[in-house]
Amino acid sequence: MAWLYRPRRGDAALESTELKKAGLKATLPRLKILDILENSNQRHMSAEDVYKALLDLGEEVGFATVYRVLTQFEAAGLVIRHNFEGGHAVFELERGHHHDHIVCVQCGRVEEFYDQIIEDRQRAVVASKGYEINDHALVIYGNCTKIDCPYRSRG
Amino acid sequence: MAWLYRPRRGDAALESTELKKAGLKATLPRLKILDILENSNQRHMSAEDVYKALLDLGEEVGFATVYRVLTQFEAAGLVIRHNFEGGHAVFELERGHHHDHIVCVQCGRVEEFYDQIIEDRQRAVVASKGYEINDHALVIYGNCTKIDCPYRSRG
DNA sequence: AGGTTAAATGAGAACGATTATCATTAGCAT
DNA sequence: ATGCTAATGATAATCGTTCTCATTTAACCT
Repeated sequence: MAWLYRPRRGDAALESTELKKAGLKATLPRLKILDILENSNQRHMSAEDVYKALLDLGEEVGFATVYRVLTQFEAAGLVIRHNFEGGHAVFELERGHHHDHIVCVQCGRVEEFYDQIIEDRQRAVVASKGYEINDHALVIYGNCTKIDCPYRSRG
Repeated sequence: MAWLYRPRRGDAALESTELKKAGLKATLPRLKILDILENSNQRHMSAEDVYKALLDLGEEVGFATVYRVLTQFEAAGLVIRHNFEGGHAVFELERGHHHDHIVCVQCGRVEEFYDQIIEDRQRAVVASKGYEINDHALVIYGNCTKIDCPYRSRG
């Protein structure tokens, strides 16, 4: 999966504070991973994406650590984990704006959307079934028609 | 995961025809698996669920075959595969009635629903993003409040 | 700054779900 | 019945992810 990571002067102090607030020690792997999540132009990154970004920065961080840190970030509310169709989880920085996702089941492309009518009905349906709504609540699966989707010629 | 399979006089001839129509030889594993999917009181079965049902019927069918057959059934349009949160895929007989799903992210419980307003908005959103809608399009994740959900006491 | 301690890391083993390999078996058209 | 091809079963391999445990490090206290 191609992606681009553009290093930027990291707000090391800010990020350190952000980690402390979350109750996490400001270790090098955690600072780097937070920095990558904040500066990547990919909104949804898999553990492997993050790992590769670390390699590209010349950081020697183990795969296990990447998973651990991402899981901790999730527990701390810094990121949201999505298990979209396709086997591997992707992580997204929690930015406070609720939105839902549409995922291409063929190429994995993800887009975000917000629709107030769906939000309202969604809440009604969930309540009527005896469920409590989840923050990352709704996923629509479809086939994208992007020119570079490898499976475009379907249905 | 508890489940119950109640054997019923299988419509062997019907099922055989059904397979032939799908372009699949009417082999014993395929007939049995189709029978299980049609007669289980679980609408969404994992490969393991199906495998266990076969064992309970006294059939010696390998795990690999279960996966292969389910994948073929999916390709043939006989079943729909869902990759809900939680790691393992579940399969549902294609019954022709479109519906969406709400999944408890804690215990994995699945319910089906249909809401015309959501259907309409969904179509509009998907089209506006340049996607083509998928049959099994929409999943809402939440926390169920069922008494037997092992994680019920969650904010 | 230096020492202490509990927490975090890294390497690799382990894991669970799924897929691939390949020799053997079984549908099904003749 | 026979033969051809596809399907099966046992098992190894793979993939994403988590666990284990010996080593390192951040944070706190002088």
